[in-house]
Amino acid sequence: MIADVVFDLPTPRAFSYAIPSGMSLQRGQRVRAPLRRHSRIGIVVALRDGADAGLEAIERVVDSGAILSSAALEVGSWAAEESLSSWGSTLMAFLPPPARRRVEEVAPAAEFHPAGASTPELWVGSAREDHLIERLRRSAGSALVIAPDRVSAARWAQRLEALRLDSGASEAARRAAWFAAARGRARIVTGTRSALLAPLPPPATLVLVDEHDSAHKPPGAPRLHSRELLLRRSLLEGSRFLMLSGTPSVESWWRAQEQHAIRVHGERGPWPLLIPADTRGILPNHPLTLPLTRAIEEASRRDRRVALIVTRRAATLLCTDCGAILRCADCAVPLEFSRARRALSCRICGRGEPLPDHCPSCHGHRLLPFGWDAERVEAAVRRRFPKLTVSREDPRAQALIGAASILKVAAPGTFDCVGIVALDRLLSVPDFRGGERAFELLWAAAEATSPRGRVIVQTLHPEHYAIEAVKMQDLETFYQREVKLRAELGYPPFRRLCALSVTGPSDEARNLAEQCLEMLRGIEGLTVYPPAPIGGVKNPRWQLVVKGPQDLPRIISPLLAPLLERRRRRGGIVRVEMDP
DNA sequence: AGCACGCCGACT
DNA sequence: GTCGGCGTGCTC
Repeated sequence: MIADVVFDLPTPRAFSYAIPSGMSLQRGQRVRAPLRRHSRIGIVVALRDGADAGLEAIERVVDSGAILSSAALEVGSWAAEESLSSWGSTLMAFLPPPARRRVEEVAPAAEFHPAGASTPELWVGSAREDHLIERLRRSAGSALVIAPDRVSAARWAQRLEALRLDSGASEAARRAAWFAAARGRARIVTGTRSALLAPLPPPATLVLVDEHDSAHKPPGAPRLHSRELLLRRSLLEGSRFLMLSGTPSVESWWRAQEQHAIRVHGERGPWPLLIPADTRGILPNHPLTLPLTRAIEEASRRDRRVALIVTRRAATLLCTDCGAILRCADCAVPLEFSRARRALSCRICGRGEPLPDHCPSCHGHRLLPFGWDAERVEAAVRRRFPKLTVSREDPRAQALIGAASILKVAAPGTFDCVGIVALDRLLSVPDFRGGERAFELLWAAAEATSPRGRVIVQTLHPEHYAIEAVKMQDLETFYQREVKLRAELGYPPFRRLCALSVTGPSDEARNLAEQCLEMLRGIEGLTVYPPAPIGGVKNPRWQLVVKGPQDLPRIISPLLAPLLERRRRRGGIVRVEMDP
């Protein structure tokens, strides 16, 4: 007998080994095997008859049985193709850490009943989470709940009395949860991305909570959205797939709508007043428009809490003589200005500079801070409301100032007033998800606001459809507009995007990027945008964006294979990111 | 990914 | 002559 094994290597190949007599192996089992005279952990992907003359032998097993089912192996293979990565690396990224000494006792991973596959459902509405808990409590089947981050996974584990598979739990606990799930001894397990292939006895329910959360597709391998992977898994193993979100991604909404699979849980409840406030002529001088100032006054008079959401990371310095923004000499991005630290620093290369006393381009002396970051908003609010307790850290402060993440940890209805200091930062970013992100932020703001309170949105586009839809508490309106726009402009879900980036010494990297362009140009169905330099001096890259049909990875993979394989050729390495 | 092999420039 | 840089190719 011969065992084919894949490793965490950037090669598409599997390696064949002889199986020592007396050792019995399963597909999906972890083993140690010699590779280049070193012992490495790999996964058995095939067992076959054949002469094993001249082959090295498997050293030992890591777990006593299969840790991945055939469906999970197949999902891994698909995910590898989809993200132009290797089978082995993809699988290894989704496994619990191996036990250091003893062989872990494992019951064989359950196999599947593809007949049970049903249409994936998208659950929206304020009662979606309660409904999920109720559903899982009543059902007898197994369930896997995937949350965007560890904090959220821990919360779900508690709510569902489930075992945790994420890295917030100890390694031993993660392994125990994995194997308990495989044996059917833990009916419900929760985790983050690393738990996506956890074995479950059928009939299983796969759940993705906060479907819209960008943490479901973090940077780095495996470059694939958890949603896509779970969908594939549910089809292959015949399990039910549920996605939950208050504000789903446009892609998921569209797909679910096409399949009549949107479920609204909960009535439209009382909703705070949403008031757009036009910032024209105000924002350069002050972060608070009149409506927002009034709302803060009103809330503080009633001793209620206020949150101010800032969308800008940092302010910069502006020369009021020539209108130029001070930029990093190497990276060309605006320098970040901090009054507290009395310094400028570059976000890309980290280089710090003392405050200059004149403009480098026109030598003017009138340099002013520009852009409302949390530091400047805090100072302005203190100045305007000296009696208010104002803070960027303390959640109990009367006025809490920070990024959108402060809404995520707040219970519904926490604030009497939420102010969005400058929504347009999201809308004007050259990113087709701008509308979606603005909608998501405003909806979260409304949910964190007491139904008797108000959300003040400061913007130059008070009539924007995202604002209108949140005001009316109407998901449908927003998604209809957004889907239409995406279709017209050829963005997801109607076409797929791919970003290629080439790192290396700039001339040669540029050449390589041009080669990629040549390789893809003129291919039926592809739109290729020419390479552009990004990343400044610290991390310089040439990036090109490709638009294409749904099978884009399978179109470009063979074309780019030579460039991707000879990765260390002088001139840099090519990296591919699907669905950036 | 790591690691060995091999082909060219600088050197005791 | 050799030492060692890195570009190239292979790993059962």
